Amino acid sequence: MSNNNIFIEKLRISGLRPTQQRIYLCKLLFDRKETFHFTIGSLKKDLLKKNKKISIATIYNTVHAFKKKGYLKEISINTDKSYFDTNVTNHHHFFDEKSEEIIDLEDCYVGKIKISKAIKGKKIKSVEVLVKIANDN
Amino acid sequence: MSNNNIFIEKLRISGLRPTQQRIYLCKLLFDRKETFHFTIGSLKKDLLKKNKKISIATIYNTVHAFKKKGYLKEISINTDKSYFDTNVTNHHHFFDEKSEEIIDLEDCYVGKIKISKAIKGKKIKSVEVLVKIANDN
DNA sequence: ACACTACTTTAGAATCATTATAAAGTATTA
DNA sequence: TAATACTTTATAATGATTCTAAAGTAGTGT
Repeated sequence: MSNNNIFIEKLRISGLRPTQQRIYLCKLLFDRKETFHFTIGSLKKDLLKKNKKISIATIYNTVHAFKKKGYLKEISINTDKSYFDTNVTNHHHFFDEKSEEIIDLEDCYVGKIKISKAIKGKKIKSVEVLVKIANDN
Repeated sequence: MSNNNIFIEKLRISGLRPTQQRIYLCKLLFDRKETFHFTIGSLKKDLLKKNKKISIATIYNTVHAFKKKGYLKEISINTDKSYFDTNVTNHHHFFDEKSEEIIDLEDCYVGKIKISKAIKGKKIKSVEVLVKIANDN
């Protein structure tokens, strides 16, 4: 309960009304020791497991709202569905295409990347590294 | 016509029967000075423009077959549709999310990347860099 | 050339993630 | 408490991709 106030405040500050659904999703996503990766589908399952009914449209709306506010990141992987990350710090990912497994690759484990090509009229927003991995055998 | 034989041979060597549809797609995709990026949708449009009818299922099948044989690469970007690249050399990409514009970023313009973290039981298959860009204003 | 077999193509249906719609519900403000 | 603007919701719609199973075609051996 006490945690709720933190999320309510955070939502309000972000210009998002602290609805019951958003507060619940905040707790589910951010009230954890470790960050994690999820899809809309896996979120839906988590909610089901907790007997919590939030409409699919609201789940999409909320996740996109949180992303826009910078509380979530979408991972740049081309799979059939979108993956989101509650770790919003600068970091990269390992990805096993076969199992669709995603593992964080902290920035400190990747040497500094220098892009020595510019696109005129464009500025660089981010540099993301995706390391594809496979079973070692 | 003379070009066809090259593609026919290439297809045969790859274990793909040189059907009329595959030969046509080979010409469309590979008989060019410059490599390029495409989606299934853009391919379909190109075919339409040339009054060439190939069923959507065949387009998908063929593109996936070519990808499996290593003649095409799929680009790791999470958009609503899949992007393919006829440039199968090691390289990276610039990506403008707003316009969905993709620009090649040759390997030589990216400093050597050193990944100093390993995942047990897994080996690295590739290291891809995605540089997100936006209009400079 | 002919026929047999295996591989391909095809139209159309099915699937799946995601987005749109528009009506009912809820938070905020005065 | 009423008015307003924002949210949620069920459901329909969309769009990319995959599946299906029937018809067509290439390769092989005769």
